[in-house]
Amino acid sequence: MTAKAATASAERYQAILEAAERVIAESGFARAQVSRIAREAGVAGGTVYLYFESKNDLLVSLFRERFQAFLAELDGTLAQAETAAQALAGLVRTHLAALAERPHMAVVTQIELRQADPDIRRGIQAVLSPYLDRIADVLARGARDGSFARDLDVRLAKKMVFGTLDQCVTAWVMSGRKYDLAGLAPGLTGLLLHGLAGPGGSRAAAREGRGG
Amino acid sequence: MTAKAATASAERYQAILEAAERVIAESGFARAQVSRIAREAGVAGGTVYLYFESKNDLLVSLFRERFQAFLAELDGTLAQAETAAQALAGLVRTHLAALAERPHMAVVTQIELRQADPDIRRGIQAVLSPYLDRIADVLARGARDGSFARDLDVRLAKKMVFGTLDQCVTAWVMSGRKYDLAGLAPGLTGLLLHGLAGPGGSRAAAREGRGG
Amino acid sequence: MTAKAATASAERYQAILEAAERVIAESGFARAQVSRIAREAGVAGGTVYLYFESKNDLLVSLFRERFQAFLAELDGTLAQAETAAQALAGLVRTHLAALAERPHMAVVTQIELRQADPDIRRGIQAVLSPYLDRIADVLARGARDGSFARDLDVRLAKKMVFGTLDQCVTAWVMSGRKYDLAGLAPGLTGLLLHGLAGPGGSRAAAREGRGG
Amino acid sequence: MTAKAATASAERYQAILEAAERVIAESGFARAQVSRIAREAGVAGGTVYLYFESKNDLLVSLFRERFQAFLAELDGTLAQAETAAQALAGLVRTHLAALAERPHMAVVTQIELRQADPDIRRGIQAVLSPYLDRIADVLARGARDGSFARDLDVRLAKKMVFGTLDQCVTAWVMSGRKYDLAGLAPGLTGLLLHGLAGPGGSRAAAREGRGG
DNA sequence: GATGAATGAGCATTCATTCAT
DNA sequence: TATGAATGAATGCTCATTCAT
Repeated sequence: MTAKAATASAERYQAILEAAERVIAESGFARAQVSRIAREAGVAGGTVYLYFESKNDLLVSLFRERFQAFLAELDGTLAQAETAAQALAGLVRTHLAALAERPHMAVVTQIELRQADPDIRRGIQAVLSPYLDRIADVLARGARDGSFARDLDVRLAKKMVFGTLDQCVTAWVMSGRKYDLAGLAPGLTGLLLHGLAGPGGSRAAAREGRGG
Repeated sequence: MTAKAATASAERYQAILEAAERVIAESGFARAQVSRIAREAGVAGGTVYLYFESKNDLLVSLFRERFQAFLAELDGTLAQAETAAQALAGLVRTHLAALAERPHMAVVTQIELRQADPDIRRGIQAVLSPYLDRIADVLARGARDGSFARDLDVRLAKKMVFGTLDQCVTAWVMSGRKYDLAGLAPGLTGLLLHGLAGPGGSRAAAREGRGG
Repeated sequence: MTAKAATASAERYQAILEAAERVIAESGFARAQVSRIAREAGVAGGTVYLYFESKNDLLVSLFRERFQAFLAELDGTLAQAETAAQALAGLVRTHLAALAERPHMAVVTQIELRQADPDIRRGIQAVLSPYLDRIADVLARGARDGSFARDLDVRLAKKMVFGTLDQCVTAWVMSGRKYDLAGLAPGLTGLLLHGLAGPGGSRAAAREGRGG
Repeated sequence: MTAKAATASAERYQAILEAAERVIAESGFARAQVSRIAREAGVAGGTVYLYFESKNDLLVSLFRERFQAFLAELDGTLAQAETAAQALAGLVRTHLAALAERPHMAVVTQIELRQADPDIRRGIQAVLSPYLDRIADVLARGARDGSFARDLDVRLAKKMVFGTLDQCVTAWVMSGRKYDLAGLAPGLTGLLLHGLAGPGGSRAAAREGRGG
């Protein structure tokens, strides 16, 4: 009985989350009515508030739940990587593939989650933080093992990696998802590794790079 | 008289924009009341609608106006650059400096402008587009003149450059602007040019870069 | 133009107040919808909030406005009284007559105003206070001029006078206003003046009165 | 087993009433949540509805229960009174003392019970009715035995007695219970007996009293 | 009897926008 | 042009009550 109840409860929780994902991706967070999310989840309006504190909490929870799956997947990928460069390649691949496979979440992540609401931003930040740490770990590891520059500024590089990936996904969503996002991974990995100057570097680039 | 009137009109326009910049940075776009913006600009509520179509238009116009100044500054910088690498360095420097000098606009740009409202996003996109074109121009030029890799994927690289800069500014705003944003420019330029592997590249990196 | 606008504004104010009086007496304060009050006043919902801060403020303002008229009437009556006893008689008469003539307000006053909401209670108290002061003035005057006992406990007597009047009105409202409230005035005045023992007093009463 | 069960049931009933008294006095009736009353009583939310029909019924039942004890006490007092005047003194004393000793109930009685809800008002009225009858009995007896005026208008006098007591308690509660309520009894009894004019009466008062 | 998860009705308030003056 | 009073749409959340277990 306890087990059954727990299961039913967990199922309701997931049902509400799934309904929220659908409705928010469709109408945007602001226009998404809690009552409609409830209806699509097959529960009464008030029931949503037995599982989530508020509409904001619903959005943050949705992100958290989905993100945990992504993080687990990412950790699997990273564990298999022998070098930091491989780890980076895997990270790029996983990031792009994850959102390419979940268009609804891509919309939510790239558009809806960028709310000005401090409440939401704080929630997002907390969820995102471990991911940024993973990136930093890969970079630090690469700086140590010689995959990357030994004097790599990890904090700066972390912003480049995440910013680049994020911008790629945003552009893809904004374009109406008209091309293959996951297909960008190899090119992107190379670009992040060698920069604009490319694998060989270039005299002009090197000169500028020293001075700034 | 016509001239005088035109001047008065232009002044009102600017006054409203300035009030909007202040109020939005303070309270956020959603909570910024048109009536308060009007009051701070010294005009009646209805008057705002003689100069702007809507509250959304006010936000987009603010962005456009401020952005035009930035674009003009950028063009000056780019004109002086002899090489694409120098142009890139100038671009990075100008981008970071512009927002570092205008904290209000930085908040508006990185936080408030990320509204889910399609109306706004379209406006932003239109204003931002020339900037992305400038970046692409620099990159294409660098690919031609040998500053950058000859086979550079300009569309991808454009996202890296913009995404990285954007992420740097966002992180800075979110941190409460506790460090020197403009000071990141040299390091960032180098990073964009040579990537994680650094000026010399590395065998491991090169290997991975080829495969991805 | 200013005059006209001021008039229109004052008329709207009164119209909303009158609609509120009607609707609240009919459905009770809690069930009275602001939207319905607005509709019955012939204005849009939001307009109510141009004239009143909140629904609570609407209730308190209604009481204040109506009460001011009553207070003015009362002051006229008191001015004509030669003795404190006459003043008391006038006060009783005016109190009962005022509510007998305004059944809607009687309902509002005796029932709806007794909200537990501290916000409202405070507002009521502030409005009622001058009336209680008037009663105290009459009593103090009577204690001086010999109309009443020279050692009258004014604070206690004030509660008796107001409490008695209030209870009479409440009972009348609760009874469905089936009898002539104003007609109770003479008997009530005598009762307040001479107490249960009546004009002559009585030995038993006197004995008890001394001991308590 | 039946006895035991009955006892357990009665205990639960009392526990819920006590929790209700506490919670309502603390937060007011409107804000008092049934779920919290249940929790404080150590039962599940639904259980409250096995003992009471509704939240309103809970309030009325609370009043009834507490009032019965008061009524029993009052009857004891009245039984000992030899004259109606003594009975009146006892009644005043008991009324004030009862509420002075039970601050929680005083708040509930003077503030929370004054709900506009007709449901509640009817319940209150029913419970209060026997008390008003007791007052009327005392007055009628006094009119017969010469303690009070022979031509006393009992219905009117009843309102004076109850209204005065009620107003005294309300003022005391509203003042934050800063003075000794029970101590008012002797003065109040005298006032009710002899009225504003005091034990001796006065010519001016007498004159006015006749005319009204 | 007891539980407590689920239900779903109900509504004040804000504020962008309009338009008569 | 400028005003600013008036408009009215739009919705998250609470909590008394129910009922399957």
